[in-house]
Amino acid sequence: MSSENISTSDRILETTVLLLEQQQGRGVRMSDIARQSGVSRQAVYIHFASRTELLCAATRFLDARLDLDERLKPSRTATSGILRLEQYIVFWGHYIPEIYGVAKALMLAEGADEAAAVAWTDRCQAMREGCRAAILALSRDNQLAADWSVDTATDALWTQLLIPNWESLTQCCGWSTEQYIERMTAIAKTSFVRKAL
Amino acid sequence: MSSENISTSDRILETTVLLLEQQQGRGVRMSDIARQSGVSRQAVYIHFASRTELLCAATRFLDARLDLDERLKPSRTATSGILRLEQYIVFWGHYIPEIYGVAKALMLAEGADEAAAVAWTDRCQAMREGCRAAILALSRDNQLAADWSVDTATDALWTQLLIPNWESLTQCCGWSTEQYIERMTAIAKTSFVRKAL
DNA sequence: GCTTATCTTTACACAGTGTCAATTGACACT
DNA sequence: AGTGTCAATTGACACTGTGTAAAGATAAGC
Repeated sequence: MSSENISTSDRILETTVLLLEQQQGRGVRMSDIARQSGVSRQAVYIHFASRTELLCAATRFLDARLDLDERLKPSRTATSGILRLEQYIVFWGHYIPEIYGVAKALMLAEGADEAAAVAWTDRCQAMREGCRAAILALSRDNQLAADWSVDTATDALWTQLLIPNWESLTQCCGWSTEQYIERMTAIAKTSFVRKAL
Repeated sequence: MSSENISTSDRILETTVLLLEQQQGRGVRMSDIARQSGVSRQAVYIHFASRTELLCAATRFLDARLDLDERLKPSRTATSGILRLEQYIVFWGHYIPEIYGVAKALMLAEGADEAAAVAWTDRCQAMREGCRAAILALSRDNQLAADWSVDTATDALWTQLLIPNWESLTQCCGWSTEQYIERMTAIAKTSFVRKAL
């Protein structure tokens, strides 16, 4: 794992992400990943102790490749609470489609593997921080609607933005990314932003 | 399957529901169900062709036992759109905890089995009808908020009421059933009911 | 007594994950 | 050249859980 052409473990991660994207996170086996990476199935286990660990590594790998931090800047540097909320939903709405395959695989693994469930929960908690920051900014501007506390509003916004909802709206209901962003923003703003008098 | 004490298949369904409730839909095997029902594992396959079919049958069984139709009456007979919406969320908020175990098992099976995915989708579509009826009633009262069509509002309300959201809010965020109902109603009303002038 | 239905026992096939041991090829250090 | 080691290969195998198949026991119905 040094300055080679490209390390085997990275190559495995590349293929993992690729296959997961292609198949929407469903039915990708260790042997598929190995074959597609041009290594033996056992070689995969040399680099990643289990399927779950590979999935987690793929998640981190993808976050890094998509430059998560960079993408969060518009929201983090927003000058008002409302803007911060809007920017966060814009970010997230564009981010989900890119991570969906990997995320879905992790969600599905939740059923079989306890460790996967924990990993997925962790991942979601990270997203929750973004929600909390947005609600907090709203609160600081004295713009948080009267019937919500910072905690409960964070709970609600966070849940609203969870992947199954995006899945339902875009896959089942046929909403486009833009429609998702626009309407989720509308719901969030009518619910959590204080009404003008 | 006649007028015995209690038919074996019903006994199997009873245990299935029981175990699924106890273990929140996780890690319940065919052999567990068989043992707990006092029959051999193979006997289960005599009555239900596959795990997925058993899960589906358990869902129908539970709906019948909980008297789904009776519970829906308050919403169906509501005199206004707003009331219908409120009553539907009250019904649903109390219903989910009772079906959660079985529902979760079906959701988890979605990963492994295509047939389970279809069955679960069907089940959710049934719930969608309730949402659509509420939104339609709102629309007839000329109370649907201006920025939503019947279709998009149905999409949004339906998604909002899907089980993963309930799971997130009650299991992760610690909301009580009453809080869930109250806050979901609040979000739905501020989003979908026309604002008074 | 014969048939039929229900359930039992035992055994096995299959998929997919994960483990283990022996081996090979390449590179590095001395 | 000799040694060590790292990366990967091959082949075999254990385990879990689902689903299948066959042969026999038990009881009820006619």
